[in-house]
Amino acid sequence: MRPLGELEAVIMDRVWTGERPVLVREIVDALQPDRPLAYTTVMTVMENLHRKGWLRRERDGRAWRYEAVGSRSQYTAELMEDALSTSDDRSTALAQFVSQMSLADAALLRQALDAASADVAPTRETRRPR
Amino acid sequence: MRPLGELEAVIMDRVWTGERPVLVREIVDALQPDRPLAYTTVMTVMENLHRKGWLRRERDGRAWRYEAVGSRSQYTAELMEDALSTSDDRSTALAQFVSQMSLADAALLRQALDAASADVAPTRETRRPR
DNA sequence: TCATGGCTACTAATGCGCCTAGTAGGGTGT
DNA sequence: ACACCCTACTAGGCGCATTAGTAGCCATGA
Repeated sequence: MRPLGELEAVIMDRVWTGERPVLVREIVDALQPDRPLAYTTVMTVMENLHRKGWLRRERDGRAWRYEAVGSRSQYTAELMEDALSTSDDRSTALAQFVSQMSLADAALLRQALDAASADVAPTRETRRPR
Repeated sequence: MRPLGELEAVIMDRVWTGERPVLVREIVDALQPDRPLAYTTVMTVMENLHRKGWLRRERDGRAWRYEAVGSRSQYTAELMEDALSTSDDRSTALAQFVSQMSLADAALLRQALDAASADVAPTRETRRPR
């Protein structure tokens, strides 16, 4: 999976943050005045994102309303998985990754692992009550 | 950190695999016949990698002998950290990452976490015997 | 009805980074 | 002295992201 370009990332950020599917116009306005861009620039990038499968869209009058296909966390997790795949020694790579991360992140990671193993192999101790 | 290009990755792979600092000539020969490249092509890429800080080099006669500045696992871990940084919600991103990884990787990750926490906060149970 | 404004579809220029390699020149060994 | 190898310099091609213009269509309001 090719990572998002810089402007693509800025736009996906707005789409991910937005509650509802958004119009090109809304993105253009939201980017003002930090980043003044021509309407057609944003439109082209969003069409590209749609063509590449990042956005789905539906008609709203004559305009398109765009929403993200996947979540930002899915995007991040895929990037991490791709990064991990560059290694020929996943064990060492994971050890390196863990050893250089903050204590806070390590705690989050441990919680995530515990939650995942609870889902995959529920035991009497970790299974949720029904 | 910008990721390695495709040829850059192939070359770094050879450098990481090699036991000792390598000559351009050795890389060119090692890539034969899978990927026949002009000597100057490999030399240019290795100079670029040196300029960008991936390789250090020392003279060996008239030639340069290159070795990697960091390990492949460090590279992988940095990529993973950069990927994680694209998220605004590290907890959710890590949960997503963990939930989509293989059981084998999850086990490796748990071991890595245990080893790291043993280093940071040794307890009677996890400390290595002296 | 007619003009105005906004949106789309198409086209395209520009720039950047990587891949690829040639040429010139200098040192080394036979 | 000649052949060979390596470096330094230079450069073209390619793919992709960024940026935007133009033409045309349609809806809305005067």
